[in-house]
Amino acid sequence: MTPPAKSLSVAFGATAPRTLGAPAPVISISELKIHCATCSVRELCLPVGLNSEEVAQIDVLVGARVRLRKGDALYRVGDPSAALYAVRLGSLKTTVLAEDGREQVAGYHMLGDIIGLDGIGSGHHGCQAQALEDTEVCVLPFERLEDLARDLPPLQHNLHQFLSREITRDHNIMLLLGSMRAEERLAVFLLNLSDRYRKRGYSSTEFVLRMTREEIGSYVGLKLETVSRLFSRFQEEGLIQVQGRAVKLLDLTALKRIIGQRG
Amino acid sequence: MTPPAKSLSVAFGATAPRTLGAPAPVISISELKIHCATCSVRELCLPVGLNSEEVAQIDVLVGARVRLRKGDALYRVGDPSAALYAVRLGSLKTTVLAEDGREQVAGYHMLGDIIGLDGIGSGHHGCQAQALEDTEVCVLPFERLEDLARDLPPLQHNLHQFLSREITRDHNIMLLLGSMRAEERLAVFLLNLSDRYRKRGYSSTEFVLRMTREEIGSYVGLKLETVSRLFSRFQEEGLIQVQGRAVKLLDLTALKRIIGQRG
DNA sequence: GGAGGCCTTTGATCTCCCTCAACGCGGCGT
DNA sequence: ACGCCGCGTTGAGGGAGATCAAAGGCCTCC
Repeated sequence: MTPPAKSLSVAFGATAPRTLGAPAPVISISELKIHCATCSVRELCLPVGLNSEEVAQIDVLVGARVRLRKGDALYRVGDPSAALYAVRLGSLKTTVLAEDGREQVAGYHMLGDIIGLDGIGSGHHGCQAQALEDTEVCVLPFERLEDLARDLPPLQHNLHQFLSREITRDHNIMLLLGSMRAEERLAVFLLNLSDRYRKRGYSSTEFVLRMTREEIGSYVGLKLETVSRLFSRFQEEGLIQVQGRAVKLLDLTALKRIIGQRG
Repeated sequence: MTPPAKSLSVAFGATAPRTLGAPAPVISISELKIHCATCSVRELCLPVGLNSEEVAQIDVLVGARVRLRKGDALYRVGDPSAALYAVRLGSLKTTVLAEDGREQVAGYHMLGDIIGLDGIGSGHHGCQAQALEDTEVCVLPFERLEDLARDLPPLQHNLHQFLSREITRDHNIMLLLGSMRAEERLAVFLLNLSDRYRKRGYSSTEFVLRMTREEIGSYVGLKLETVSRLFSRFQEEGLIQVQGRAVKLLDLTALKRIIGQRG
């Protein structure tokens, strides 16, 4: 079991310890003059495809930005949910909790990703979001987002796309968890990361993992030892090169070939 | 592997064989004078909480209703996606396909459920929906639904709720697939069905499964033999009574106790 | 009503991954 | 600088569930 997450602390703000169920503190850091129009990930994020006038309206809506340090929780299970969050910098994991405390990583989120989509339905978060490194997110108050979406059809459509894509993504993880062998799971995991880094303009073959072996294992339904062993084996076979969290994918074709092999 | 699904056939209409990728035929059966206002599941479905005037507007939007016979596919992977579907009668399964043909059941859907939510993002379906028995669904053309949602905030909110709840549901399945033992999985499956039947006014302790052991197994990440063995064991232990697909839950408390037990 | 096919059950064996264990590394705080 | 703790690696052994196999039941379709 992982130790309880450190309390959320906000840039320039005092660090206040958080208890489970307390709403996430939201501190405006408008001094930084961050705007969607100049944001490096606007083409991946909610404003994708919108014209500058429309983007400006989203900008007004983004009331605050929150900074998290490694380990900080953006929200926890049961927290009231009133906003979506766009990842501006860094990365997070979302985890679902079983009644007995078991933790399942439900997703890893990086630049431009929108998180908090699961909280809209019930009004409170069904999972926990925690920073894997120093991270910054934009807060999108959901009610105001709904209001704006009624005026801006392209925004409405983007919102639906993000929700829908999250469902598709989850279905693919279910396929992975339900019917893939260990080596397939890890290959899918690596290729998925590779693809997402590529889309963001980073190297698709060389990156640093932001999560532990245990967290990877939780995500793909394996134990940490199995993940470690597989990394070693992939390396022996010349598929990848691993040194701790630094990973280099040496043979993408071979990795892709692993997926869908039965025996 | 399961044989290819039989072709979709529509009430009163000629049966046309369908090939993969062909759009789902949609035939208006307005002769039946079915309306949301008088629909038995309107309190579970998209119109939940709306006033009669608003419901009437949704009614206009529902252009067609489709009947499916057991085994018929409502849509398949890759089909263009232009609508959501509300289950009016019967039940369906949705399945995700791996590249090598492996099939993973992603969900079972009954009265009042909305399906097709995964297709909005990409414009084509990422999974296949197939009737488990004679089934009828309402077709909700998505563009018109988006238009109407802009005029009716409550509808907009309901739509978001359905999308969000699907995400929460998927997260819970990921938790199940990623970290639960076989007996836990089956207990969760049975209790989940029980709950959904109860919400729909049916018995929560006595029902007939609409799917095979293999389909159950696919959903919860087990082989059909394991599912069968567990049913037998649950019966021996007095938790349930099974006879083929007829199931009676005898001890809900004990079933719930199984969940979250480590050893 | 009979035949065939699909579904289900149950047994025997196997295997992949988990569990337990030990050790080494590296970063962080004192 | 040292010690500590979290993280990662590797080995040995075990077990939960998969796989292989066979037989019986039930439903559907001639």
